[in-house]
Amino acid sequence: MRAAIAYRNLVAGQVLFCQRDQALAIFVVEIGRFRLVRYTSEGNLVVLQVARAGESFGESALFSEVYNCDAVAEIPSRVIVYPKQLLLQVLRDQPDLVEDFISRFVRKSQSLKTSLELRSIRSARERVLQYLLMTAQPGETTVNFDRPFKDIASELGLSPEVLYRTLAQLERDGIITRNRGQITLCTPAT
Amino acid sequence: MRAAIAYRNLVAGQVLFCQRDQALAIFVVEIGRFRLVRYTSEGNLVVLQVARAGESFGESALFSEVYNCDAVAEIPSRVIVYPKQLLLQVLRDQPDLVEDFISRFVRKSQSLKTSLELRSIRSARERVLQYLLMTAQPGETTVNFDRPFKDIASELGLSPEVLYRTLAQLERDGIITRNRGQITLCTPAT
DNA sequence: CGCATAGTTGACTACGCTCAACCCTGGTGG
DNA sequence: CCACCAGGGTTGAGCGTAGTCAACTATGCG
Repeated sequence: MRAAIAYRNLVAGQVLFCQRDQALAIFVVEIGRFRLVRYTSEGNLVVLQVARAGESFGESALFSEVYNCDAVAEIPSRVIVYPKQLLLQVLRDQPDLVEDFISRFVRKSQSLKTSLELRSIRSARERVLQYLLMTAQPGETTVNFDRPFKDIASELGLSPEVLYRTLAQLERDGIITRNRGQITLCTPAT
Repeated sequence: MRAAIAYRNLVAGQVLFCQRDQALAIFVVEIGRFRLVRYTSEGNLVVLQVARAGESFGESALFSEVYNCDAVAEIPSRVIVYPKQLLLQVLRDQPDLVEDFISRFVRKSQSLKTSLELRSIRSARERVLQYLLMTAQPGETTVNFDRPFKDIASELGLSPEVLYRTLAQLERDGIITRNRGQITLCTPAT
């Protein structure tokens, strides 16, 4: 993966590519954070992936002429650009990289499956709890949010108001405690 | 992919593997149909994938010790079994197969993303319409269901009752017509 | 010192879920 | 050939809860 290194810098909110743009490259986040989203026919937005440093996105480009979602930098970011032809070439030439590449896919599929599982929990309370349990490091009981609740809400498929309310209720019930976007679970994991 | 062909036959409803089973192989559907599901903490079931003839599943096994969902045959089925070590070996030895293998992943990710997009449409009516538009072949306006509405409903994340009602309403409104599990859209695609 | 944006809460509405009853079909056995 | 049964399909009534709108506060940031 160390061939033809091209970079791109983006400011917060800047769009790297849009759905239906011609798909020429896939990307790896060097610094910053990207959100990959789609818009439903009703204008609702769906968060498909949040890519942090070291993670890749846009692989759908490999076998498609166009991207199938929007990629937007949530904060000032820099990506490494891998033109897709080149990437396919590298994979052919260096089979030892294939496994690593595939494992990226598997992990990303896992993450999509997890999102799907989360979304199928109706109850906001349970959904939020499950999300907290999942995002907390194993053994840890504290989750640190580096981005606004608003964004968390849309990732969870909840309206921000419902997320606030639910968090407030969980705190009232003594299930969690909050200070400055940091949430700690008070009950041992079920 | 033509090495060490082992088969397994299953009757309708039979379970091929369960979540947390040791992951030894990945599978390709030869004949029949499989449903890959998880159960949420509340006991709700989430359909992660429906694998038909020619499609593969269980790839999460490649880099994990255990499966992360249940695989169950919906109808009498036969799968080809690819032990995962062997598959990794083959990919190392025959780089020309890599591209095909990766493209499978990409397609499956697409499908997961599509499910996620569907789920984030609140309105049952719009969700069902979108589903019909998506599953209809391009240029076609007829969708043929080879399995009970009950299953479609769970794939859509709706209760069966709501699906029935919605379909009835769409028919009353002249948007679709139905006969024997075959649905045709009356409006030109938006 | 504003202005924009995130966070927070209240009240109301809408809609999907649940439960329950019922119909219809295909299959099975006497 | 009919009686029965099981499962999917279909519809009604009522409830719970997440969404929405609205108002307000808190927090940066120029």
